[in-house]
Amino acid sequence: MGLTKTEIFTEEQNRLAGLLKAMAHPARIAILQQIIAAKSCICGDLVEELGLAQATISQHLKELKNAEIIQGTIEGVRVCYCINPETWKLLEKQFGAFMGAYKAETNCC
Amino acid sequence: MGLTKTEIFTEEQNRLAGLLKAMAHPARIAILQQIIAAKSCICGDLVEELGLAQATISQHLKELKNAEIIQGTIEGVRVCYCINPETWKLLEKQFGAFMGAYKAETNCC
DNA sequence: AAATACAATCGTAATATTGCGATATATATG
DNA sequence: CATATATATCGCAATATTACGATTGTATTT
Repeated sequence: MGLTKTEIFTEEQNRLAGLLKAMAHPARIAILQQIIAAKSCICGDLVEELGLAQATISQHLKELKNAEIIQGTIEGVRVCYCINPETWKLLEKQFGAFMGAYKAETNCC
Repeated sequence: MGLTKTEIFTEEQNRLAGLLKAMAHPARIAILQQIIAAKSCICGDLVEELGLAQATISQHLKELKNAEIIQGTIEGVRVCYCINPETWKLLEKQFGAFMGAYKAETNCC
């Protein structure tokens, strides 16, 4: 095996899991923090900031882009990566609802 | 390779990534939802609810336990799994801070 | 003590992820 | 057009994840 059985879960469960998975790597957390912190946000800068090879950064950016967490627009030679506000909002909502469903009082053990 | 370079990231980035990773699977999302929804929360029930083998569920539970997202207490023959309130609180805080750092107005592209 | 019930672990196969060097591609600039 | 700069993609090796049957462990019943 080694293949997630997506068909037995709901669309929402799969989508939320996918978004979390895209963020579930320290390099991608760091990349997102850099993008948020910087006004301009370029791949090259990230390579200098983080201690990873250019190919590796590019791959992480691709994954974030596939999950639609970020979006990139070509700006001359460079590419400007930014947060995708739609997805960000969706994630905040979905994850918030998920986390909020638990009330500490409910604990039985 | 194939080994995440945890040493080049901060403790917080690694911890948050680890917690998200533990949740970044539809089966584990579903398991957590079940645990939250149910008053009692037992592995056997999960096997019936989700369409996965007992060994698979047990493995997912182990991962959630390793990440300290859930905790299990032995209750006779069964094991009662519950949310770990400490970790849940930590995750809400850390992820909240991370997500909140982004303001939609900051977008440049 | 034997049988039963529930959950954990082992072993294994299939697939995915991580990281990087090398190479390709695309856009400026001289 | 040649060259420099920035990013993407390819190909590969190492490791991790997902899933499950089979087995083992552990507590409760009979």
